[in-house]
Amino acid sequence: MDVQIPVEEEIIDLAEFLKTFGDPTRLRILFLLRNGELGVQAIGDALGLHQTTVSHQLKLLRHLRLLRYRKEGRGVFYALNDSHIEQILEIGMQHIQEQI
Amino acid sequence: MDVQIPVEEEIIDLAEFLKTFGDPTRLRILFLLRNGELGVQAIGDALGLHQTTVSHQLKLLRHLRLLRYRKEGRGVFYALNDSHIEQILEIGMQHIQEQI
DNA sequence: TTAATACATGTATATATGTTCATATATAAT
DNA sequence: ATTATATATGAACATATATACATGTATTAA
Repeated sequence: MDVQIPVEEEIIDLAEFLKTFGDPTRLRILFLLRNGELGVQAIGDALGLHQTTVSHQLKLLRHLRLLRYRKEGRGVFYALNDSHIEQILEIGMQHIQEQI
Repeated sequence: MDVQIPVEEEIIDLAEFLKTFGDPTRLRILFLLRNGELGVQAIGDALGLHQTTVSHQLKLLRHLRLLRYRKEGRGVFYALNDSHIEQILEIGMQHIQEQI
């Protein structure tokens, strides 16, 4: 009994979701946010990135639901959206550390 | 006590590894191989891909250790390398299926 | 209202990536 | 040795992507 390959649309969505983990800047943002929510400026300062670079990446990360956000005053605070995100980071780290 | 962000080299390696999951063709190959090892031709036939397309992607997948391979006669058989691969596919599917 | 702060968006550009065509290599069959 | 089969590799091209600059929007302060 064969395991099914997801249908085209699911494959596309899954690729789009997982692709998001494939960039060093976005990974740094995700790892940083494991310590809790942060504003855009704070993320840029912590990682040495331009504000626009951060905003563009945050837009992607929230559209693909890796992050959620909360507006307060004139600030916007971003946080990891669910446990899937940390799970993938964790498994990925395990994989790259298993060099022979 | 803050969780550490991995060092630059680890971030780069992790991004390179996870980026590999971010393409529909490669995802199809990975899902297909959940049923067991297959040769290059068989993969192309099953997914309707050119032999060269498959070979190029397999090269990537094996270099980043998502797949291992085994030569037998004039064939080369590819298989999922370890459980991390299926775990990431599984978590990713959970994520995209959790639409509100 | 005006200025300041925080964030988002549009556009341009350099670089990366996926696929295809042409061709190479390796093993097996005749 | 020649031919056939299975896979790999190199190069070219079209498309996608990350970043930076310029600018827009929203909220708060003066």
